[in-house]
Amino acid sequence: MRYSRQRELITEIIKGRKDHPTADMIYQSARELEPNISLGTVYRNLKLLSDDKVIITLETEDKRLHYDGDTSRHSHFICSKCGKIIDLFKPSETPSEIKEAGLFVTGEKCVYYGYCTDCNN
Amino acid sequence: MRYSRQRELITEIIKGRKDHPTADMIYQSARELEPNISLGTVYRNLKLLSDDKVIITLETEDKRLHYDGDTSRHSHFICSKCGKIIDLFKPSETPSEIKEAGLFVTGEKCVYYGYCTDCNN
DNA sequence: TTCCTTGCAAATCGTTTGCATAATG
DNA sequence: CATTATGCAAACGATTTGCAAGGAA
Repeated sequence: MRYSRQRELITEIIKGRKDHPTADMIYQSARELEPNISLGTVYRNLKLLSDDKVIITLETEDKRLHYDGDTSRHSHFICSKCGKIIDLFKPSETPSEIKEAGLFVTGEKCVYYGYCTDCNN
Repeated sequence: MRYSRQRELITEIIKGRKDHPTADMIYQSARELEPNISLGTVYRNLKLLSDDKVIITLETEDKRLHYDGDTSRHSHFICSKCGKIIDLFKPSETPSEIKEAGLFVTGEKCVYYGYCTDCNN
């Protein structure tokens, strides 16, 4: 893969934040440093980066892909009211049923839904 | 909610199968008994049914919503090659971190990715 | 020079929605 | 009769893609 200033910027943006931005949020952020960057380029690079497992995607109920620069094994909690995504760094163990069934696991995406402390009042 | 033949049919279809069909698959199936049913009606009712928690939605990497008539607590395994979705009826327990953080959980969606026994050869 | 990457805009595709008509209670 | 649900088709919104021009190796 050839170097590109845009891809490097996009990678830095995702790796540098702890929220879980959508493509458009990353695009907005990228435009601050690279005003001519296009949304297509952002999407193209996000695809490349997630294919290469440099970043992770999160499919949520809001119908937009969220991106996560942290590729370590962890789960997520999503507030159904404010949409905030909270990292859970102590994920539960993989169901024993999986190896019992002879399935080969390459990854997992556990999302818990509910209300965060701010919204549960 | 008023009765409709179409909604009843859609509910029966989802409850009657053990795979995790997309809206279009349900539409194709529904047309066999109700040839004039429209895709819009299928989508409208799927939304109603999932809002009422009569069925469950599964957001997957294939960018289409999958529907599940089984609303009991369970997880899923998705084969990255053939796309098959396998139910895991012994889900792992909710991370302790959640209650420690004071979060209020209403639901969970745990998806494991990998290769099924057919595709791992 | 080769060919990967970009910006731009048009296209794609799953899903939603407006509207006139049909069906339910 | 009052309203909700439908079929149809158009609209939507997130994401993808074709293409000509720019940049990396």
